[in-house]
Amino acid sequence: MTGTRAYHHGDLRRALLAAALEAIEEVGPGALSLRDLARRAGVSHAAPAHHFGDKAGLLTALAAQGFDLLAQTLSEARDDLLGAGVAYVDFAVRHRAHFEVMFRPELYRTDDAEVVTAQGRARAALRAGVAALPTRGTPADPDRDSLAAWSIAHGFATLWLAGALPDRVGEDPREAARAVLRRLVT
Amino acid sequence: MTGTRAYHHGDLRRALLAAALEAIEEVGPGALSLRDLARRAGVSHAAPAHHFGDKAGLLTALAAQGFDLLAQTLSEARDDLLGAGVAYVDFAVRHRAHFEVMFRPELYRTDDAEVVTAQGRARAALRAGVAALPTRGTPADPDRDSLAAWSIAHGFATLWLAGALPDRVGEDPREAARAVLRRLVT
DNA sequence: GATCCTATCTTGCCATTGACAAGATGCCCC
DNA sequence: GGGGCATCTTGTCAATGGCAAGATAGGATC
Repeated sequence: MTGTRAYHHGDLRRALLAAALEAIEEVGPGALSLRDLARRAGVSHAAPAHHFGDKAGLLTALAAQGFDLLAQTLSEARDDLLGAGVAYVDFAVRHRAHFEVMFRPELYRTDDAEVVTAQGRARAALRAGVAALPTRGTPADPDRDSLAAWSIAHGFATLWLAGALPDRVGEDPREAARAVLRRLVT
Repeated sequence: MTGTRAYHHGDLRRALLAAALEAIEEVGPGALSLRDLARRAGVSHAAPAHHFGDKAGLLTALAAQGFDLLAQTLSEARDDLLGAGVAYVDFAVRHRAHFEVMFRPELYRTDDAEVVTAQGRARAALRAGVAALPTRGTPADPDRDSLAAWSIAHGFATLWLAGALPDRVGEDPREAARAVLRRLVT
């Protein structure tokens, strides 16, 4: 049941997804090898195909999982721009593998049903989180506002993950993100 | 000289880089195949190795080229946040292949000398472009300001390229970017 | 003008990978 | 206890990246 079973592995699908997350953290989603995952799980090289069809199938499952996780994370965050933005960046750093797959549509099937619904959940949570920026002068436009908030959080997260930011931003992504996001909210 | 010559191709290095840009626009940098490039250029499958060593070598050359191009683009843009930001997004869309390689450090050698100097140029142009945001109340912090500007432009560009933005943002990346960036500058 | 010399490109090869086909294994349910 | 089915294995193929060894050309040197 819970254990690591023999021949009929018992939980191979979950084991492969977990192994995939590990592998992606090490080499990135592009260099992911199904055969390597099979080795990590101790099964034959063709076993993954049964559960996911092909590599895109596996990454599709990961993407759906990732969007669900993001939706959950955002809905638990503080209900303002700063809280949601920091939570977004934190998610990207802590769930790097998921995040990197989610925003690389060429790697998976974006029209997959589970992906689409999970994406919808994440999108809704995002909009609820950033609510509305305090607007000055210009008439409020919630669409533009949430787009701006999403952009700055996503950009910071992406640059952080790419290692493109100067050392001076420090070691703590949450703290650094808060300082940057504050520029939008002040 | 200019033409497409036989055996000793004459301009193979350049031809391969051009072919790589084409191929990356079609299938992304991850699915790039050296053998496919060789076929496009009409040479044998091992010819690229002579000029670039390996795949990472070719992508390193592309990354350096990309950072130089970005530096040039930014230095020609209007000298405020809106102008620089729009130019940044426009660069990402028009030079998608370069842009996608530049911010995927696992694909190339980030410690390459040409890459490092080109990166420096781009960084300087970026800082000059965003200059300083108008600050209200809080004491000015140019580092944080330019980081915020970079983040929002980079985030918007990345989301645009990933096709993650809702249809409602429209077809023109420059116009859409301007609307979003204005939230930071207003 | 002949000869070397080196950058450039080719041919041949090997290990790895993704994908597919066919077969083996074990569990569940009647 | 026997059929049926999901699960996993073995075997194979084409494509790829990378390496080694060789062929070719174009210029430099004498």
